[in-house]
Amino acid sequence: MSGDMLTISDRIQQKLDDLTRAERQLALSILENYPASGLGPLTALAKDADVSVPTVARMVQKLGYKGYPEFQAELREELRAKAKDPIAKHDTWAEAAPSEHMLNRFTDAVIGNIRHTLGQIDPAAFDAACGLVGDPARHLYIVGGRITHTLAEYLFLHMQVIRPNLTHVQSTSNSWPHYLLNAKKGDVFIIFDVRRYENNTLKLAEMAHARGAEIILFTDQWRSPVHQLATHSFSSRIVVPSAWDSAATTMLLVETMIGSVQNLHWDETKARMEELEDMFDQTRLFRKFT
Amino acid sequence: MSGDMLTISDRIQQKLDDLTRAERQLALSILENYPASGLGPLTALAKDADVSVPTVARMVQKLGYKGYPEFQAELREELRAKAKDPIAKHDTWAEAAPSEHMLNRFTDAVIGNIRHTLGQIDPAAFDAACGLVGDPARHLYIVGGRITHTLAEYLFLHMQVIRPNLTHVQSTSNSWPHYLLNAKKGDVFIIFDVRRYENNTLKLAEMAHARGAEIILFTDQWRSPVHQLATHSFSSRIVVPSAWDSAATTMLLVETMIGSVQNLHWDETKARMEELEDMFDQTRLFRKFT
DNA sequence: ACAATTGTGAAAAATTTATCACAAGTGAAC
DNA sequence: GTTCACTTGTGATAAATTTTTCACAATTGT
Repeated sequence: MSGDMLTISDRIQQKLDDLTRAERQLALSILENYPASGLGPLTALAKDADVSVPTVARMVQKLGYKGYPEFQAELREELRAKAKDPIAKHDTWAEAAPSEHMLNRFTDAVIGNIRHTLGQIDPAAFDAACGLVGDPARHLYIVGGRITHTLAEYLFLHMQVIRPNLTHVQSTSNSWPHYLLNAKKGDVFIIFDVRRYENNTLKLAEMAHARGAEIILFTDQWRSPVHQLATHSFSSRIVVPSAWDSAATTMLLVETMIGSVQNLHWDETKARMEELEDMFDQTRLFRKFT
Repeated sequence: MSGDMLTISDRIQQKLDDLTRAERQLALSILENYPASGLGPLTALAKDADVSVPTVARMVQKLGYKGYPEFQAELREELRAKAKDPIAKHDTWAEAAPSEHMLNRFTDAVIGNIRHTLGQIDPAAFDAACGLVGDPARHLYIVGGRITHTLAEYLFLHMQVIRPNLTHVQSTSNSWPHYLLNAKKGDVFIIFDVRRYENNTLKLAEMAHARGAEIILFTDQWRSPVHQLATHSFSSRIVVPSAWDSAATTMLLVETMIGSVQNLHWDETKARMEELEDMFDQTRLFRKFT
């Protein structure tokens, strides 16, 4: 064998720390669609990664190759070896781990959940729900339970940037009745309720419903009793090889909703985002881009 | 796309009959270890197939390409495409919606993120990290930032059931220095930090590191500066068609970790879970299973 | 303000590709 | 056995492309 067991991908990741900003950007670009981009001409790679030609030349040498052609040669060798290798099992996600490894079993389950969930979703209902959520004239209440309040808050944090006039309610807190005092007809409640379904959440939903509010429910495949009150319900499959349920699929739906709603009033959202950025800059809460 | 669906491999096999002896010999050599050999220089390919250089040049044109570089470019494109969607392509996810619908675009992106992320994860590091997290002798601190504290809390809520001796710290709060007073050598910090990377989080990590604690970092593909202090880092790809990033992949990793750690001491975990169930029953917080 | 990083534009060096003319080889037909 | 049409390799060369390197300016973080 000409080389060691390390793939170039491994080697790049190992060296990632020793690389400078532009070089890292280049490295990630190589990994992004590996190994195709590294097999083209140097200039194309540079343009692809949005770095200059010398940067590529410099990094390749930093990685220990005499020049770009040598680097490419090893990439090809690797590709050749991989194709030859009978263990080209493409059904595992973490290729370095056996398929029985938790990483692969879990990922399998989650992908399956996503497939199943998306297959059953009604796009029209989803769009309608996004329309409700994006309407700034309606006050938006986001409600989560013991575990799901984390998802609720995730949604809340993003919605806060997209639109005004919203509240995060934790149904397990005993202060939620106060919020409902202000709820009025036409307001929107996004409610998260997965097993085990919470009594408080149901009561809250009933009162919201009684006041004429629209309810959008995120639940699991067995559907929280809240769904009878809901204008739109979205059920995720949540089974994983664990004693607990998976929130990953629900998270996907939530993020999709964020993405959709943001598009409804993109101009305003953009303005709000920029304003937020400015404020962050002033508080120096975040690091400058390195 | 301008090109047809045929791979170069297909195209070669189709034309195999129209080719002359030397050309066929060349063609078979290309297919022999495909596509690696076609990606090297023309001369190498000629030598490999034991034909002359003009033969290669002639055949490439016979196949319909303007020249060898064009042939190579298509090979690379093919490789790129193949790496991109080993699983997708067949069906849209939300079948009732067009593939341009946000539901499908978003899901595509997240599935791609998962695949990419899992492909780069080191299972040994993951197992080692789970070992640290599952060790009840070490105090466990879970740290999140402005957005990521939701993930942190999700992890915290589950870990709370699995093991004692843990704390949820929000790095954006200004009370976190108090927690660090108690941190000692061997303790474990699980830190979430994705862009934009937060100064507070970095400071916290530095102090934890100075006290000899082990740091496990969940970050994005650009990697928070905290990773230099971390014992184990796990980077998720987080790009989605939205103005924000996706936490879904990180969520998957977190849940997998929960699943793995729970297995390490399943007996105790089970006992704790049952105890928790009892307490919930007494508080009548949840609905009885219907 | 300083040091390190990075891009620019350009030019030189190296490699690769494309062609050419011609000789050698092949096999089928007569 | 000879001829003929066709294929292939050789060696050389021109053209094109790619790689490498340079000095210097712009940028960035400290």
